Amino acid sequence: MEGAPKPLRVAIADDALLLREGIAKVLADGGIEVVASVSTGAELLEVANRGGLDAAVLDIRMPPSFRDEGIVALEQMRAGGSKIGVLLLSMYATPEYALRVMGAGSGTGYLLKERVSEPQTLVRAVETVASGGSVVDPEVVEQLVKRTRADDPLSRLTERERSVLELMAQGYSNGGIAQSLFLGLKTVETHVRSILQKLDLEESPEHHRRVLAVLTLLGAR
Amino acid sequence: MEGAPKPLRVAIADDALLLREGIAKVLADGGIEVVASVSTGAELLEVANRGGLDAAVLDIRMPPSFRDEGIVALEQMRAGGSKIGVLLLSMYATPEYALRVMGAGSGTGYLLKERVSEPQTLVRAVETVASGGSVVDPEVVEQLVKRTRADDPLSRLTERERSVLELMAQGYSNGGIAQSLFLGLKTVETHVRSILQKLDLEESPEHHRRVLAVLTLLGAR
DNA sequence: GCCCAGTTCAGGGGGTACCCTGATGCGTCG
DNA sequence: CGACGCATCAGGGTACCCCCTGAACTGGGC
Repeated sequence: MEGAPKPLRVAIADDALLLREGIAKVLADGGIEVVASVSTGAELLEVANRGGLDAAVLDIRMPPSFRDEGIVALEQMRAGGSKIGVLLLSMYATPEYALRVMGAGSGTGYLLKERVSEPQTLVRAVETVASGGSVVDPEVVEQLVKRTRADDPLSRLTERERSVLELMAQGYSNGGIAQSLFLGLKTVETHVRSILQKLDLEESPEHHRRVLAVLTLLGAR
Repeated sequence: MEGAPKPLRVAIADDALLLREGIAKVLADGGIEVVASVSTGAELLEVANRGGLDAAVLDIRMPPSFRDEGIVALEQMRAGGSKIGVLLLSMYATPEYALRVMGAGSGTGYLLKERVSEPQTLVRAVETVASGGSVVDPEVVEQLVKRTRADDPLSRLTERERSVLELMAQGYSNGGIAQSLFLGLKTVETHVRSILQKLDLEESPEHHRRVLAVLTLLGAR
């Protein structure tokens, strides 16, 4: 395909040694030069500040926070004016994170580790972000599309209904909700009925199902 | 350290290309010969049946089940009389899986991927299982110890009560549980009351609390 | 044999969730 | 102003959950 006169220069950041090595191997085989391999976002920032990089591949979960360290590093790089390609790797399709990554502008990508079954998947993603393009895992896109639709029933709830739902999800009984919101029991029942009508639509064999449904609904957000 | 007259011959099984490559690299650097690298448990069994292996390193989550495929492969190998070392890799400290792995006898190991921050961690683990030893991630051990203590209230439940609890956690109503287990409603109620007494002890203002408690209890497992 | 734990049920009572109809006041929009 | 949505409650009803007492049968251990 290419004679590759100028191989891309890429840095890797991942706290898991096994993945660092794996990424390095796949990129190297794909004609990409791995110039650095570190285990934290802070170290990556140092490397990036020295310049000479075309792109960076980094895990989202890294020390010390083990939450969104990778995205934080991305945002700091962008804040510092760096425009190199940044490919975020994650274990799961987390729409919130994907949106944050996309919000950082072009030249960024969000890819699921498990999605990388072919070397070219990763190599091409790196090449894409390095040239200013965007990469989003198809599964994440699907989740996002589903999300905007699934958000519909929730946005159909009124202000009051949402506050009631919130307390429901926290395990409050109708009576407890009534006390918390200074309402009559019957009023809460009315709201609950309205909420269930708007969210459930069908089937409601057991009571527990309701709680479960609400919990999974809120838990998935 | 070693002149390594006879390098260990190892096979790798992991559906994630990046990890396969990473494991291979680390093992190779550690003086271990990687003779096969496959992506499913079934493929690993084929390789193992051909013989000549000292050990196998495999992910627990693999196609097609994406659940305990790695452990299934281990159990099938043991059932077939194979005694080679088997090192299971997992993302999380799941005591259930760890116990299943340990139950397969010596020469097995359960290691967290993220725990591998040093190459020697993985290399030594492979050498240990290849020589018939056992490896268990320290974090998993900690979980197990905590479990046996936390298991107290759960282990105090009788067989029947546990089966009822399981259905409770799945959202079944008392009536549904009665139908599922071919019991009378009153019998189920008796079991439920017994379960709640043993687990709750105190406080039970609202019904939802119960479900939540059970869910978090089982969800934390 | 007796006792105990486990499993299986019954009767009765209190409480909560859920559903339906209906009513009142309060803003908004055409 | 009238229609509409929203929030606020009431009354009446069904179903289910939970608790208590009590009882019958079983199997194992002393």
